[in-house]
Amino acid sequence: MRIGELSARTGASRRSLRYYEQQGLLVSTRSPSGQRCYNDDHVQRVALIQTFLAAGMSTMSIAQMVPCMAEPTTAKALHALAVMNHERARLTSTIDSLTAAREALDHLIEVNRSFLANAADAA
Amino acid sequence: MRIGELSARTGASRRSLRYYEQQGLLVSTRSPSGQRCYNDDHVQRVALIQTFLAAGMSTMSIAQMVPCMAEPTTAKALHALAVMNHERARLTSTIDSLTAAREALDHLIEVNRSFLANAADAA
DNA sequence: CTTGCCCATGACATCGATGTGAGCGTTTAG
DNA sequence: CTAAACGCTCACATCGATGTCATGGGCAAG
Repeated sequence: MRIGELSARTGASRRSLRYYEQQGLLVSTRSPSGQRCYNDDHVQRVALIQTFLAAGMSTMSIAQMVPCMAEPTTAKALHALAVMNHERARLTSTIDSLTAAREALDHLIEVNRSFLANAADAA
Repeated sequence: MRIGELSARTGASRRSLRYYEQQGLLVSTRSPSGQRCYNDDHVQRVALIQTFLAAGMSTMSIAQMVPCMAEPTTAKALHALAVMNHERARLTSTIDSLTAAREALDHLIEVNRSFLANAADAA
């Protein structure tokens, strides 16, 4: 399939797909005229990229982690594993931050509800 | 206290504190010469702002939620409550995304470990 | 062949929180 | 009084993923 179809299937814009390739997250074969050709595996790969990007990872981290394009080497795998563990820790820490924020928010919501209840009583 | 001390106590840069004020997240009284004056309450408020910013909320959302500066009005409180519920849903959804990413990452880590184990066996 | 749609590359714009630096007043310690 | 340290405002820079536009080539149906 060409870029338009991959875009339609994944929801990633053509612009983004080209950017992923430029950043080394995605490899494509090219038709004789230079157009990018993809297969079903690429759909999966893009889905994974989207998952990671949505989690706030940088394209650089993703490029280091996902041995998508090249043959896996022991050295590469070791490096990838290091990055993965680092990113995993970051994810966990971010989840904790979000959870803390949500609790703070719940507290504010409570306070706000009380205020409104009191205002209603007074009226 | 002046801005330097608040900065030291909260870890937010002076630049950030002025920005928070400009965005309506923080109010300060001014000395006759125009310098910002803060008290202990401001330390708490900045901590809350930091919690929310770290969770990816925009200053605009925070400004709408936190009735920091002005007297609470019923209308304002209703609006704030709407924003809060919206932000809470966003937080929950983001937490879900992060959790999904972490699971995908765990899977990749597993695959990577297996590869390395096999490579070690082969050697 | 031509029209219409898809694709390629490259350049510039965007958003939001923060860094940084200039130029100038204020406060405080010696 | 003076110098150091701090504060004020304004303006410009930054980062990263993406949008958008310009210019030009590729391909299929009429």
